[in-house]
Amino acid sequence: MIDAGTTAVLPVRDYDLAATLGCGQAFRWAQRDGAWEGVIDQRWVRLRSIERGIEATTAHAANDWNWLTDYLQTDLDLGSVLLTFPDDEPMRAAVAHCRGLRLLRQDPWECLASFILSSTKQIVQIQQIIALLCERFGEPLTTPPGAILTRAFPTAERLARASEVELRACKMGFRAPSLLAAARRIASRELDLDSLRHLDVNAAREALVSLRGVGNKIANCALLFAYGFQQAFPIDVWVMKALRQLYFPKRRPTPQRLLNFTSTHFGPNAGYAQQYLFHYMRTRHENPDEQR
DNA sequence: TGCCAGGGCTGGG
DNA sequence: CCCAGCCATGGC
Repeated sequence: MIDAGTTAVLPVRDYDLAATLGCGQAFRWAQRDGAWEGVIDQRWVRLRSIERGIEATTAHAANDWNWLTDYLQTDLDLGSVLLTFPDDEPMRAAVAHCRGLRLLRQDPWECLASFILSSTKQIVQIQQIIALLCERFGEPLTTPPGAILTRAFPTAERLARASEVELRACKMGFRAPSLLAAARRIASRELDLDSLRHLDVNAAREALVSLRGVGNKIANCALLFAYGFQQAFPIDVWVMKALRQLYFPKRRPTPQRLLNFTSTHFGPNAGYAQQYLFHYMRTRHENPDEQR
């Protein structure tokens, strides 16, 4: 017996699905025929923006949709978050450029593993590496015919049993030992990612940074995109470019001064503001006619 | 072709 | 504390 699948509408406004799913916080969303296909934990799902909100279709019969509203954060009052952003020219431009961009609430292991693979890689390449990883180590899912994504993100337990050679074959290069070591520490229960939810942001960061190949940037990505610590402020080359060009066009602040600035200037939702700057810097010169 | 990409680690000033 | 070099790989 095959489940018929289910469609529901999540009522929401101020939600830019394309910006949210395509801004480089998650790496497994595929756009096709005006909809977004993805996998959330063990569930295949297709999303489409409609007038009233977001139309969601799953492959299973679904009773509740909490797993999806939690992931998409549709219940968040975005307006009240935007009000906490600094009232300066760069921030106004970034918000105007990508209004409706949301932060997701991802699975900690998938998010952490994904960003371990992200270092000095372009987003397209990160997507390719993760696609290979899922294809080779992910559990098959219930999907409709013709689905692009058919497997779950690999568990830490499964990757812990892989070899470094097998991982390198997924094109991840020098990141392979880091991913393998993280998978082993988490599979062995030496590090419990779920327990970090109950810590404050600094204690949670300290735990993440104890992993080989995880520094402040990658830890902040996991804290922001999986745990919902909205003050966590990842600084990659794009955000650094935003800070230098938009906030410090003349001086060249030391890393320590920069850290001090970002932790005070952007307020309690600094990480949220950071994602607006990131997406703004990456897309502000695109010709609107070339976006599908 | 050469430069760069959602970095982190190590070893030197 | 700060910085350069190194680590794979592929897009542009």
